[in-house]
Order: sequence, then C-alpha cells, then structure tokens
Amino acid sequence: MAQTGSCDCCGSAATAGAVDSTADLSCYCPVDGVIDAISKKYSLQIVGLLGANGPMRYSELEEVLGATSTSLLSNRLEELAEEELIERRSFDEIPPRVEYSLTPRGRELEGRLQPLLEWAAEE
Amino acid sequence: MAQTGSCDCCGSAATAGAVDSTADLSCYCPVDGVIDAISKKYSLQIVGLLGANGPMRYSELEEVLGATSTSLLSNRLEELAEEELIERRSFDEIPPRVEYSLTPRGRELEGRLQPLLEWAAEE
DNA sequence: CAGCATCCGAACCGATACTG
DNA sequence: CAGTATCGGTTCGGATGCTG
Repeated sequence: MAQTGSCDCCGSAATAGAVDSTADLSCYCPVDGVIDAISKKYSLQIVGLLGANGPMRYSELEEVLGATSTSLLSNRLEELAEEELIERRSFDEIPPRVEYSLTPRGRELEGRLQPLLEWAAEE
Repeated sequence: MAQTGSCDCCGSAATAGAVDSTADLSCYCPVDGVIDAISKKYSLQIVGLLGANGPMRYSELEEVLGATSTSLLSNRLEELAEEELIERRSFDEIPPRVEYSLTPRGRELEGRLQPLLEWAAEE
C-alpha cells in the first residue's frame, strides 16, 4: 500500500480492457492515501471519537482506546495529521498539553464513514 | 484484528468513562468482521468490481486487479465469501469455470462504500 | 482454468525503557 | 503529560511450483 505514483490495478492491467466500459468504478487503488490511513488499527476509532467528543487530549485518547502502546498511538496520530484529517495543537504549559481535533477534511471523512460503520455494527 | 468475543476498546477502557455520554459512537471494534475483511488488500476493489460489472470469473478478477499472486486472491475471495459479501458459483465443466458475484449483503456494503471511495478518490 | 502449499521478506502490532 | 527509540512476535503480501 501507500503508493505514490504507480498504480498496480490501473497502471498495467486496466489497459487490458478485460471487462468493459462500465469499469469506471473499478480503480480504487491510489485513493490518495486516506484509505491507507484509515485501514490501520485505531485510525477509525480516533476519527470517530474526535467526531463525537470534539477535541481530545493525548491521554484521553489513550485511555478510551484501551491502552494501546504509546508508540502505536503516536504513529496513528501522526499519520492522520499528515493526511490532514486531524489537527494537533500543543499548548506551551507545564505540564504540557496537546489536543487533537478533526479538520474540515476529517469531518467530511467522518460523515461518509458513519453509514458504513452503523451498518457494519448493527448486523 | 479478527476478534471473536473480546473487545479491546470497549471491554476494558469504555467502562472508565473518561469522556462522557456522547461516546455512543466510540466503539467500532467488533463490527462483526466486515471491517476486518475490507481492510485487507484488494477486498475493496473486488467488491467494487463485482458491483460495477456483475459476476466475474476468477481469471477476470486476476487480470483486472493486476496480477496479485493467486494465493492472495484466493484468500481474499474466501474471506469475503465467509463474510457472505460475495458468492462463489462453480460450474461443472471442462475446463472449469467459477464466477463470483455480490450477495445482497455485499451490495449493501458496496452502496455504503461508494460515497467514501468517491470522496477519497476525487480529493 | 482455478486453485492450494510453501517459503521468504516486509509491514504492522505490542511492550518496555527513556526524554523534553 | 506527551511523547520518541528500540526490539521481538505476528500477520500480510508476493513469488514459485504443483494439483484437479
């Protein structure tokens, strides 16, 4: 995953035209990086939590998510921030405080995610 | 992932009540297994392709997806079939023929997936 | 044609130890 | 409090090679 330029499903094979003209929707490969970002552990939960609760601190997320290792949470937050789905805001205080919140883009994602998650959860 | 009974985000931590009452949407952990299934490589594409093109043969999928190894494709198809998102139909012919198509459940998924994918793809 | 079995490397997860 | 650094275990992905 995490492709930057090449595309394994449209680059080589799509030109073969094996299927037909309705194949407009057949390529979901690049998808920017969002899909990559959200298909890792806790990403979905983070987006959902920030959407439901508003800004949250590092330790709050850590607690609610049920103690993942700190490094894992760090990585997820960093990745989501790189995709501009969440925003990191640090206050210059002692003790330090950092808050994470959804960006507008993140809120768009959350909106589109919700129907999917609700459907998957009810079942 | 692939949890069957235990839940790492609501089992232990949600009872801590660190956030507040709006945390209804905070638990996406179990989510049946659908999320697990679709967060693996090619699952999304398979569902999308079958939705757009109708039933497809093994070799068609293989070609359009751009030659993943056969075992990987096999695994994905099997997993999606176990989740009852796709249906496998084999014809008793020589040479053998197998077609895959979306189940009603798979079509529901595809519908909810589409807005998300379109949004992610346009960017 | 449609696949399963196997083996290897890469990515991901989790726990621990340590820093600003 | 909010992280970074490191390391071992597990899962995932890709390449062959071989069957019904």
